[in-house]
Amino acid sequence: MRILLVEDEPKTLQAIQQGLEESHFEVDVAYDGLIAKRLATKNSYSVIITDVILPGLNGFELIKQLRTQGITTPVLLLTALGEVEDKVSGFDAGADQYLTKPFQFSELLARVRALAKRTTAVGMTAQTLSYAGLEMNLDAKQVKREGKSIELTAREFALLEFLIRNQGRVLSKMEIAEHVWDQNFDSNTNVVEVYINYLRKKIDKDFSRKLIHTQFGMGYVLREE
Amino acid sequence: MRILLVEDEPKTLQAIQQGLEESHFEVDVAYDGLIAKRLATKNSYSVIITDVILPGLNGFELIKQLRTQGITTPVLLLTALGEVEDKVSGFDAGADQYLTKPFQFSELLARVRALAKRTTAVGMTAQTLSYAGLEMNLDAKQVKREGKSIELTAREFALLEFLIRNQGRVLSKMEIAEHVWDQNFDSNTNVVEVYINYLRKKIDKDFSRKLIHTQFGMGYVLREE
DNA sequence: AGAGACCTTAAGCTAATCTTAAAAAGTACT
DNA sequence: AGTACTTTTTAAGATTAGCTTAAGGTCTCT
Repeated sequence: MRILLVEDEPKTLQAIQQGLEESHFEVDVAYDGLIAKRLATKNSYSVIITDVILPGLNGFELIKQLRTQGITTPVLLLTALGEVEDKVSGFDAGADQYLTKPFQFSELLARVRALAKRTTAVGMTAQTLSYAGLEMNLDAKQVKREGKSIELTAREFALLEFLIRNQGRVLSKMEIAEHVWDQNFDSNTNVVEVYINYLRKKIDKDFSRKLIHTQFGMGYVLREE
Repeated sequence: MRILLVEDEPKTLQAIQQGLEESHFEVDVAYDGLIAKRLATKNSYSVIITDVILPGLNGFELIKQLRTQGITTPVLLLTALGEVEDKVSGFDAGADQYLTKPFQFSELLARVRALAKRTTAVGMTAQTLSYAGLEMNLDAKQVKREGKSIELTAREFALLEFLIRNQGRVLSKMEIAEHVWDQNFDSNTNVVEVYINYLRKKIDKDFSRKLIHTQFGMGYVLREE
């Protein structure tokens, strides 16, 4: 049972992490919203626990961005006293549970267990994405098109995953670079183009019905036409 | 999601702008009330964030004048400590939310999101614009008229988006040039005319009911007649 | 009718994208 | 640690889309 814990206050972070590990959870930690987002996008967690106030990207933003990427991992949001009015926007963003600081650790544990249960009950059905005959198994990191299996490198896989999660949406090179590569991105590079090219060779070349399309001056889309 | 940020203190302005842009908002800035008013009149924003103390036209005045022009864009007013008694007159003027400096950026972001949601809830679905049988999907970057799909280049798309967002308003060539092209714009060119022409060919040519109209000596409008 | 505003076209130019190859970085195995 | 291999990144040339300009024609207003 793997948990992502996001908190910028070192003492709090340490305390919660230790408590969870003692209860036999595997815990990954992040002290900043952007790192959290990268982790949550790459790995699959049973539960994400996050503070609201964070550097980089706050808790609300984090949840929202994950949700738009199709990541449905249950989120437990930690709020400080006095941030209560923001609950509404938090639920809007897609949070599942709230816990107001300060709290008893046992209370946190109870909620985490409840949320984790939901995951195994509903979600654990082999993490896979698919679109137009294209299938991605996120656990096995395997890709198939029309049943024919395709070997991708890690980067290629990440890029395709981003495309498939945003099927039909035109993604600018900047957006792609920020998601598949890093945040602070040097714009004087053509990695994205090169990798789009790699993916095309592996995914579209042998099929008449192309899925990856260039929208000149705008970006790239995954779609049938 | 476009935001107008009005603040005369350069450092504060810069900080907020950057934060918002990192959260994927498009941000226009103004350092003075009169410029703000012009921008808010010309463009359609999801939210306006404005300081109270401003050169030219203060925050209250700004809101009031916009409201009398029928502009209902939600406004988040930034007040310094000690200006609290002014809240009353602020709400009177038509402000929607207050934030007292200093504040956590995340708090600002939460309120902006809440206000922005109101906009999209009432009007357009944010990723879709439509007018008189014309539909623009801003995510897929696709355009249809009466169900028939139309291919536009990036520039054409931006121009049409500007027109549709200002449906019924006559837009001068200067206004169009500044928004769809660049700020510091060479006025000795006819790009706008050329692109209006391109759009007409793609959008109006095959339909008897024209949408793009020339207002001689004034500019162009998108409207049915 | 004349002047200025606007429309239309096409050619040259700019900039975005594709493609390839090679350098650099990372991994695995001995 | 060294070697062989894979993957990622960088760089450069070729290609193509689309932007801009300019020039001549048409329309609108007085």
